[in-house]
Amino acid sequence: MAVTIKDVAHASGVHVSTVSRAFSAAHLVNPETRARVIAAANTLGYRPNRAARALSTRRTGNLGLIVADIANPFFPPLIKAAQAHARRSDHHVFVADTDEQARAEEELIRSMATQVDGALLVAPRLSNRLIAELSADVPFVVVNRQPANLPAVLMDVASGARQALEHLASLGHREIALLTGPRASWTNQRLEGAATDAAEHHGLHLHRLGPNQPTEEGGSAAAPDVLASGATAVLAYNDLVALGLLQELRARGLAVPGDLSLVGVDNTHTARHCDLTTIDMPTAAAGRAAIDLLLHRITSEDDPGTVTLDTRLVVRGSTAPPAH
Amino acid sequence: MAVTIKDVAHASGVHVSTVSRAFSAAHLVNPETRARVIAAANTLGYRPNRAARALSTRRTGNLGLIVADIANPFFPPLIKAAQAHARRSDHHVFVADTDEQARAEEELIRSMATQVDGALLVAPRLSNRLIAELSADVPFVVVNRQPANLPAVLMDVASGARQALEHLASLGHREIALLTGPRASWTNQRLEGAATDAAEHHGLHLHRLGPNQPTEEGGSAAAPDVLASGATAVLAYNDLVALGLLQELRARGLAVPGDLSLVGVDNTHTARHCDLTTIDMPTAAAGRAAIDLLLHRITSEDDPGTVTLDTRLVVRGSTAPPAH
DNA sequence: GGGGAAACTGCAAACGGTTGCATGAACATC
DNA sequence: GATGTTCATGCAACCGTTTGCAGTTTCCCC
Repeated sequence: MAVTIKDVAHASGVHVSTVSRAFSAAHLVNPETRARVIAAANTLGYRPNRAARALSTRRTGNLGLIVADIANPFFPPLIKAAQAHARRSDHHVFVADTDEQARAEEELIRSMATQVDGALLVAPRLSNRLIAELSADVPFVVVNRQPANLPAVLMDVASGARQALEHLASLGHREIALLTGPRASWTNQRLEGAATDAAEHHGLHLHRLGPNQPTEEGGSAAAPDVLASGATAVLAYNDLVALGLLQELRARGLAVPGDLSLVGVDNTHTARHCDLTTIDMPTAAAGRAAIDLLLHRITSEDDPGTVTLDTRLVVRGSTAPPAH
Repeated sequence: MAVTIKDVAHASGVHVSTVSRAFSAAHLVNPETRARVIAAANTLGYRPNRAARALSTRRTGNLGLIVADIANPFFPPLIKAAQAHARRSDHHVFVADTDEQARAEEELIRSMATQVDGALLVAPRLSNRLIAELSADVPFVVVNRQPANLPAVLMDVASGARQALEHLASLGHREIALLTGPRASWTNQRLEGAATDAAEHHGLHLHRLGPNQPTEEGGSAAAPDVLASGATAVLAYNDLVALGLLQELRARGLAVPGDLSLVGVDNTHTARHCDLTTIDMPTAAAGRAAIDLLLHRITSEDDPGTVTLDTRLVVRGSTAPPAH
């Protein structure tokens, strides 16, 4: 059905190997011959068969991109940027969703292993041991996590967290609640560490509340604890949590930022529209950087190391001086 | 490096063809032999090579999913649902983003053609002629568009639009602005048609304004025309347009829903948080339905027809009776 | 106990490319 | 003019799996 290298060879009167070389090793074939081959290929509409090529070269030209939840607004900008960047070096990207389950993640990686040259794991839930084990089969680059000996891209929330606490301190807040996220999350660990240090530095009292589910439900469920803590400002694990809390507070008749100031993390599309002060995560840049590392790792085998990207506070209308 | 069928054959003392059959045609091999083969495969960690399999079966087990803009919040729930659904029948999904450009879309399809068993085109920008031409190479299923002779899934905004106009009419609005989207958009055509009919039915005056860019910028840019039209309520092409307009109106000191009522389309995550009345699009259901049609089309070759899904109005806080 | 069907299994040719090696021509070198 | 290079191309094996065909064994039935 489809036109193959053999058809092109026949049409241009050369051997298949010459056609192959005309495409993948131009310098090995006479320019005139090559022109004839290319011309024939074009009129026939020849497209190399990737599967066949993969079989002999052991390169599929495909990458895997594995995220916890495609519909979580944190991920799409990263996916978009990574995909677009991969296309520039003629790679296709499998995108898959683990639904936040480590089990699904492992199975996904295993099932993709024979089909990709490498994979991007974004905030994986897998144990370090398992990641190390699987990385024997497929080159990995990890985003927002730092397993030993694997190239990684980190969006370091610490810089943004420092700015956030400084911002709150300068508004006059003294009692700050920190809504923590999943224990295993690297971002959560950095956030907690940086917030603790910055609180001490500015003489603030930090109420750690959590761990919370990294969802709207997690945010609204945290409302009672937040109110009980006596905090006048809240730094939430991410925008979803912040927005869930926001909704719950408003439902209880409280004003934001009047009664309580609120800071999120991620700077999602929704945060922009809800006028939420938040810490911007460079998701698109991270996606591109991760693809760069991955392609480097694939072609040159050595560890390209770690890239750390800074974050910054975006001040909007959900923060103001405390009430009384 | 990797474990192949040959290793398994050797380990279990049978020919490679028997190993192959043990996996893909169980009934052709003696249960005991099969058990031995499976056991050997498991201890060796054998995983079939998809590329090799694709070469002889002409089935890759891969699907393509092509959308205009991954980061547009309309798409991720569809992508997520489609991907998850495809996984259930052991298919992997390439996700690609055309950045709204027809040219990129065509090239993407061509480059994927040899690697996928079929593709989902969501709201494609391509001409009908080109879609027909390309569909000779790859089985397509189209979402929110209706080219002749291709299976399609349609999220029919008409039902929701009728509910929206009825809602606005019952609140007492008489002058309604419709912010139209891209001319070529099937959704836009349905929206315009349904709004026109419903306006007539309820005795409303409909001001068609557009076409507008289907983005926040499009929405904010439309503000002057909306105000000049004298409308007291607006139905926007999608949530992004509605939210862009909302922001611009508030920046001008106008109240929503006080001075102007606002209805969007899509029911994105952001609309939920911004308390925007909107028309819910069944994106996840559409993703699943589209995968079903595609798999049907791939395995049985005949046209599985068209699936139409209804939409419904979700009333929130951005609509209220007109001011005066 | 001979014939035939049924159940397994092996053989080998595909599938569509890539690539190391061999071949031959053209050309330069001494 | 014999020798050695370089360049361009052909030949054929190989990548890992599937599958039509043929061979072998077992079993059934008359």
